Amino acid sequence: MSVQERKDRERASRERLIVATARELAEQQGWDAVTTRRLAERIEYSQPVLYSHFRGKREIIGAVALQGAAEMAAAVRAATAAADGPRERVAALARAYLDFAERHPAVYDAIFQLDGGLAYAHEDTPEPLKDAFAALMESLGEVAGDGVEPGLFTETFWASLHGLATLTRAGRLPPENTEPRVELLVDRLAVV
Amino acid sequence: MSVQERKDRERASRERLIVATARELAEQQGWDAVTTRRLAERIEYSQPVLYSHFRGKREIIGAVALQGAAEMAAAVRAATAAADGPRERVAALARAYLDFAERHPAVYDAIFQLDGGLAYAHEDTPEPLKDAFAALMESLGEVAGDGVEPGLFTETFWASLHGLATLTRAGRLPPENTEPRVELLVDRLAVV
DNA sequence: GATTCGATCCTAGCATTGCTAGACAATCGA
DNA sequence: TCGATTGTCTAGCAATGCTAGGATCGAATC
Repeated sequence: MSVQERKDRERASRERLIVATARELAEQQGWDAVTTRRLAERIEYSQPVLYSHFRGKREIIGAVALQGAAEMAAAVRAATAAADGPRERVAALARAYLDFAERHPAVYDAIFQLDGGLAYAHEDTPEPLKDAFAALMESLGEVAGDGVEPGLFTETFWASLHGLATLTRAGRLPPENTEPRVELLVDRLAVV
Repeated sequence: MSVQERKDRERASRERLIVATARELAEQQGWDAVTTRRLAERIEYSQPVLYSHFRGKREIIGAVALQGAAEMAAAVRAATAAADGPRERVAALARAYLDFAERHPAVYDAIFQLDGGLAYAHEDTPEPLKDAFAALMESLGEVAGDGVEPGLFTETFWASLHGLATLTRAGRLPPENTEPRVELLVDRLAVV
């Protein structure tokens, strides 16, 4: 019994190591650099070990995505909690969101761009993803305005932020005017 | 002289064939299926021929992106030209944009998501890309509202559309409510 | 019309990728 | 101490982007 428990613990610990290392590697050199060989070398095990924890690279990305979603939700909640009034809350949310995307581009990609084999906008969507959306809706729902469903409003506002985040990082938008763009979004979309 | 011209013509024709085939393959089976081997086989030449036209796969994606950007600009202009009044023009623009993204996902990715080695938001941005942005600004600029630069407004509106397009296609947003989301964006962002 | 020479193209190969089969070793229960 | 199970690694597969080198074809010259 106790032996088995120790093994389980060690296995779980190694799994966390894999996810943490994958994330670290992705944040340092991008997801392209996260190859199974490099990852295996960094955790000081052979490649096949990875496949005893995850079905493949996709699932590893998915694991990073779940971890990242939880952090993003926390970051958003922390930012909104410190803001006064609906308008300021939304502005704080937007800035926190874009800040997270800029500071953790690899994690952001894992959540919102790459294929991590996760279900989205579905009943069996993993809890951290649902909760991240919930974190957005908590502040956005109150500025949806009359006759607009909070869910729909949140989706739309979120999509706008996502567009800003990805286009900016891909070099499609000049990074200088991020702040006025955010102001514009908040001023026009949010009904206070 | 004439011999050289014929050769140049044939070369240009083969280059068009490469781009068209790459695009076709990408639209049929996604960009992952566009391998240099498959592409070479389809155009009935060997792999190295591709590298005599393009530096690598990246540049082929870039060529598809430029072609696609021109088409998208035309689609947007056609849609806005057929609409009456600023408000309807913006709505038509939004629908045309999302329609293009949905109908040509591979081309859309080449333009806005993948790395085609192109310069964006820069002085030496290729003409088709600049023109596509110009096509957006023609209709969006007139609803920017007081004190808001048309360019800034266009960027922000465009980013919102981009977010809707990509999140929907990646399965992050349920596709059902696209229309109300567009309505919301147009109603709130555009000043008529 | 034969010959040389340059452009054009293809065969073959490299290093890297994700993933897996099968051999090997360590560990646990008896 | 032995047998079996569990765990891990070595080695390898097919596919990827890309390139070096030789073969071949055609065009200009004598």
